[in-house]
Amino acid sequence: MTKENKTKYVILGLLLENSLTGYEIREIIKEPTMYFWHETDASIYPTLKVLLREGYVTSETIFVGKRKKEQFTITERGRKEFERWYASPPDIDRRRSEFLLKLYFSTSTRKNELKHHLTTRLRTCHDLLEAFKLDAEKIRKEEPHKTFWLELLQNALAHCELEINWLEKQLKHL
Amino acid sequence: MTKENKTKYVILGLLLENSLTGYEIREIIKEPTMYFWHETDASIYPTLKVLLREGYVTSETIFVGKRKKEQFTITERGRKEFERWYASPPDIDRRRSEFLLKLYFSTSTRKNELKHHLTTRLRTCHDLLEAFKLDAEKIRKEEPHKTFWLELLQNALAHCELEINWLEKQLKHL
DNA sequence: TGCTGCATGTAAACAGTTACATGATTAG
DNA sequence: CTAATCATGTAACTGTTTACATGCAGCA
Repeated sequence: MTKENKTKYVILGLLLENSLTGYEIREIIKEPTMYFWHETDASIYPTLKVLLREGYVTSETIFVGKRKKEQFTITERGRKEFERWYASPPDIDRRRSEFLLKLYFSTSTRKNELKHHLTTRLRTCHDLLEAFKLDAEKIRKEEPHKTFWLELLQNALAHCELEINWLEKQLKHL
Repeated sequence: MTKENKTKYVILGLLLENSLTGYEIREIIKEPTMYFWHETDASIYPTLKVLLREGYVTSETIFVGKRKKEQFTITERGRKEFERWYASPPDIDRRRSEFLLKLYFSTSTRKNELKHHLTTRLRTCHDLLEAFKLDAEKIRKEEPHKTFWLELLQNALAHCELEINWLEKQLKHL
């Protein structure tokens, strides 16, 4: 299996429906709906350049008011490449949760720290849950045809709730 | 935030209780209990060399029968470094699920491929569930004092079941 | 004799992160 | 006027992966 820059496919996928700027792509990836895909800001622009060079996208400079933007549009070649990727079997998730790793190494001698990690996590989980709910509302209003996105969010929400319950249970035991 | 080689801490953590060889560490990381931490084989040995150089571990050559092994033992310095890491706030999970990314880009025009991805995932989830169950049994028998590991596995199991239900629901809708 | 599992590694290539850099526009 | 947000990037570094490499032990 050769290495593939996966960032390419997120971008191509997002461009399927609309032409976008690098900044807009960054913002979309940051939204809660995209909870399963993390990307650092710095990777977007260079990847767009690569896609341009490979003929998967074209770009044009547009003006919105006085603001200058570089807008990218997917080409036929880009669409083909996206479909090729989509049909191929997805890579296994290479998960690395430092949080769970710490839990794995928890013992009675590290009880205080464990408690701290659990409560911190609980808080972030609650925040995440709220973010998911808000995002779901937004989709229901603005893009109600995206039913599958709602299913994905519903799934994320359920996992989140499960984790909250588990965390609360563990905290009670301490 | 400076980058930290996290592999170091998995190894140190595993060495807290027993002296181990590189091979043994590799095998432990592959077990289902460690589902939240992925590591490529090739990273173990070089990291052990680094830990040795930094004085976090010592090594000795042992013989089991005629077989030669290099066994690593954590030092006091190594234990301190582990505790420092343990107490520090865990990094946020940088998740990248190519599977969910494909789901995100699913539309009616890609229904067949979607179905294929869902059924494949369903199968791996079932396999995973079985692996978790077997592993839990093993821990109950061999290391019954590791109650927290069982809690972790219980959690993983619940998430797994949740995903299976979700996948089945989505498949029904197609 | 040949296969499987044990056991330990290296080198090159690539992906991803951090930190740095710049400047324009808009809302308060 | 000034802070926040929009907008686009680059360079250096480090982490991670792939592919390659070797050889012994035990068993059928």
